Amino acid sequence: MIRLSRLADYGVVMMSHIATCADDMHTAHAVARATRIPEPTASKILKTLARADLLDSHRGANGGYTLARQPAEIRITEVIIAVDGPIALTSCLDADGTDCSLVPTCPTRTNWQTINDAIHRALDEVSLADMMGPMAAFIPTFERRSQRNRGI
Amino acid sequence: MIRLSRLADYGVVMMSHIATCADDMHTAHAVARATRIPEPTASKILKTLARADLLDSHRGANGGYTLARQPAEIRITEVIIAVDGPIALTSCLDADGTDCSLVPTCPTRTNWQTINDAIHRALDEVSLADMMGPMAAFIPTFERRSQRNRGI
DNA sequence: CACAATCAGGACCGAAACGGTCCCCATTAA
DNA sequence: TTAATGGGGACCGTTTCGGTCCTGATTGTG
Repeated sequence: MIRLSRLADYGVVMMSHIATCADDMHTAHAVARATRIPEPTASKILKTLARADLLDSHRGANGGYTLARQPAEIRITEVIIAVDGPIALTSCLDADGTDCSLVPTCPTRTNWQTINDAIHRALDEVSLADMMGPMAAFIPTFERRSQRNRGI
Repeated sequence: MIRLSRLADYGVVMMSHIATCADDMHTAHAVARATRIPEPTASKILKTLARADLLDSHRGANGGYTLARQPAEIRITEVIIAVDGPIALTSCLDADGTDCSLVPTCPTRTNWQTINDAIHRALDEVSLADMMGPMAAFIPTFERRSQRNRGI
């Protein structure tokens, strides 16, 4: 149903990886190899994350990326928004509202904001640190994932 | 960021519309006209919703669709899943797990289930009846929508 | 100082998904 | 019998997404 783009997934994966060795410098090459994400793509996403102030970038030899904040201070939503952009939940107001302004019944149509708020509230509670929690708790999770029960 | 397909949006819109005159019979043609959704597309989605037992379909002359349950008994998630399918939040296990099984580090990679659960919990609280709530409460919502603050 | 390692920022491209249309069949009321 | 209707696909063009590549800009190192 609701879907996260693969790039956003990659973003979270890489952020998680960097967070496990916070304080260390991570080159795009190293992160790509560790996460098995194709290097050009990984590099592209890392740049995006740096532009969003979620990573600090260091140029030159011995350069690389470091976390801009502590893992607990980085919300998953920030990562996702950085990569995918704050794209609307519905397509109703995608570009410039032309769709909606043509449809005076639009405000009556749906109350997507209710849903937006609900999801936003839920996601705001998840930090990068939460994504690296103790493995033990994740084993049943992993089994469920293997059965592809991953729709929201 | 997280995005709902336009078809799923349409689905909710049409379900909401039908719910406002529950008990009435609604033809695909009428629903399409009322919601301004292109008729073939509307028809296609209605069929899908009927197959998912969210609508009852009645063939023949004077046929149409009716709500299968009361609006309060229909969760938004059901509508979305019916239209878009229970597609995974992440692309990690899309097809047959090939991606993930190749990556033994996968369970460590991320804890998407946490997010899945959070969103699922949030969405389960929203019923079709909630989407048709009193307009007054929605006016600020609408204004915000007009400013395109609709990302989650 | 020259060089090599990195990141920065686009341009570009192919494939897949998405939204949309159309067609023909089955069903049923008038 | 006929005219509404839904049922179920097949099909197709566009857009978006994921991915690659190239050309700088920056900076540590020998």
